[in-house]
Amino acid sequence: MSQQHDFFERVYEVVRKVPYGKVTTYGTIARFLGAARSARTVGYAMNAAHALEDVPAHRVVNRNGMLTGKHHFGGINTMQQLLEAEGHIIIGDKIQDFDSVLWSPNE
DNA sequence: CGGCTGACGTAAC
DNA sequence: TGTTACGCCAGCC
Repeated sequence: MSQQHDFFERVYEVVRKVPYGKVTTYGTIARFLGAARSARTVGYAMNAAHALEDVPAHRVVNRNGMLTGKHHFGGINTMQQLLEAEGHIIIGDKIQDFDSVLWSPNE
């Protein structure tokens, strides 16, 4: 595999690996890519990722499990509905039992 | 080349 | 416990 991937593409690759029913955080992805302080940049990359159907951006939330980027899905409830469809419980724009559904790109 | 922005994170109050 | 301020890094104007 070519490692010529851009920072954005690297983020996409990780997000694409997120299994069904699981979620991850921007900081986790950033740290996995070696840019622990670039969590913001990861979120910025996701802004362009939502255009790609291959990237389940709805499975990426902030460190608190909050759906901070839900308004970027076109609909305010789009992200929440997608997560609920995967079996997640969303209350107050926050994923319940977030620690149990959290997935790490390590495996 | 310089400055602004942003789907975050951590620290401080 | 909730809110505010700052830092960090990559992309874009």
